[in-house]
This record gives sequence, C-alpha cells and structure tokens, in this order.
Amino acid sequence: MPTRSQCPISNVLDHVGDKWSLLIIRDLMFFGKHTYSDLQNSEEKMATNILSSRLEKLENDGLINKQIDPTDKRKKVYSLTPAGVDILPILIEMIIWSSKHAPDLNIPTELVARAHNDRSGLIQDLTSRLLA
Amino acid sequence: MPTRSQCPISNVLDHVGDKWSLLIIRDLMFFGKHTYSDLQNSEEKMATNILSSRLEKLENDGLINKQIDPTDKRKKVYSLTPAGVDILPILIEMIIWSSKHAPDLNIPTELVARAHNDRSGLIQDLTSRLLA
DNA sequence: AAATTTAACTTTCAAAATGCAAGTTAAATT
DNA sequence: AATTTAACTTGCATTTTGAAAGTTAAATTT
Repeated sequence: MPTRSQCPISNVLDHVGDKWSLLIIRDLMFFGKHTYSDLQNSEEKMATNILSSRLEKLENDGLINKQIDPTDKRKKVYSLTPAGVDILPILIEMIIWSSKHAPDLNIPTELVARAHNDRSGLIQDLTSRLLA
Repeated sequence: MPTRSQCPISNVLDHVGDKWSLLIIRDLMFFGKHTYSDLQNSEEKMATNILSSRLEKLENDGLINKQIDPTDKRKKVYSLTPAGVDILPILIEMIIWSSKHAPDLNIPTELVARAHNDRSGLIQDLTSRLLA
C-alpha cells in the first residue's frame, strides 16, 4: 500500500489497514504463535498466499522479524519487533470496544478487566514478555 | 464483510477493517466534517462510489447516523453514534503509535501530549462534544 | 419562472486484491 | 531410500477497488 497522506491514522492503516495484518499480530502477541503453520491455523483461516504476502510486508515495514529455527531449519520463527509490540494498545482498545458493543463474542474477561483497572501494568507485562 | 470469528479484534475489523472506514470516522471525529462533499475532500481523496458504500455500511453497522439537513434538503448530515464515538480510543492509540514510529508525519503535537498526560480527560472532552 | 448550479449519489468498466486449489522445495523423520 | 513436514509459490476464478462520467432533486441565480 502506498503512503496515502501525512495523517498518523492513515499511516497506521498503510501498515496494518487490511483484513489480516492485525490478526497476524494478534496471534504473535496473545497466542504465542511463531511459525507459518501456527499462523495458518488461526480461527479465521487465511489463505496461504495472503499469509505469505502479509508476513513479507510486515517484515518490510519493520513490525515483525523472521528467523530460521536453529533446531529445525525448515521452520521460520516469526516474532514482533518493538514497533510491532507497540501495536498492543491499539488491540487492547479494540477488545474494549467489542466488549462494550458486541458483548456476545468470545471476550477474554480477565484481559478486559485488567485493561480497565491496570492498563499500564498489563501493557508493561505483555511488552516485556514479548521483547524478552 | 461477513463475521469471520468470535474474536473481539476480528470483530472490530469486520466493521472498520478496510482502508477507508476509519478515515471517515476520523473526519467526523476530529475535523468536524458532516456532509458527503466534506468527506470526499479529505486529504486521501477516496473514490465517490467507495465513500458511498462505506457510509452505507457504517450506518448499517450502527457507527454513524444520517439525517437530512432541514435548512437544505439536498444535504445529508452524517454524525457518529455512541458506538462510533467509542472508536476514539483506538484512533488515539494509532496517533500515539505513529508519533513514536513515524515521527516525520503531520502529528498534532498538542493532541499527542494530552493523550499521554490527560488521556481520560481528552476522551471525555471529545466524547461529550461529539454527542452534544 | 426558466436556467444554472450544487449536493449526493449511481453506473460503467478497467485494474488490483483476494481466495481457493494444487504444486514445489528443502529439511527432517521413518 | 522413501516418506513426511514446513514453508512457501503458482495459476486462475471471483471479488473489491478505483477512476470517470452520468443522474436526480433541491437550491440559487437570472
């Protein structure tokens, strides 16, 4: 996606404003997924060619890293960069929005509660775990 | 967009996970835009047929309202519903992300500063102004 | 009151993105 | 040596997007 404007919101959308990128980041962030096949088996079942192109773009955009697993060279280990980890507050606000406006979904209650009463602690914990 | 999963993040993307919807909400939220032609003249210049289809979807999804301007019946006045206003925290986090990771953009410094040191006051102010 | 302009779209069609299924390659396992 | 696994890529049909021109009703101008 080319740069559309100088707007900071538009800029975020230039990186993750498609239907899949934020779900990849979600899986890396909350579900401990690390490999291509992990990501392919998410609940939403994204097509393999789309997954491939999104991983490539996210890596080019500096939101994720890709490394070869030294114990099994077939496997590539995907992880979030610091910039990728910093997407977390956006995802938290999305979870809060759905907990309020679409309460009939699978909302992680614990997470929502902590997002409300210990937001910065939650962000700190997840961040340090992901950057460890 | 059909419902893809029970995930709260995926759910938000089902409503606004395209390249344009959040920019429409941004324009209604921060720039006081209210009419079709206002929205069409945003910096990113979205195609008129796409604008039309997004407004229809956002209205169906309960994020915006559409009313006829009583003083000029050609004009339709678009505004955010409470659910639409609640997108604000997501946009704020996007602005913060860009201020950190793409600082060479047009970032509203004032807004970023307040987002950091008076987040809930900022949200409260904008919310009450929009719902007035 | 007729002609023009404005606002909000709709339509058409080409181009790009998405999605499904099958195929490829290299490394690991049997 | 043969099979399986992981990570893709390729080919092609379908869907979405985008640019441009066209339509309609209400307001304004002449």
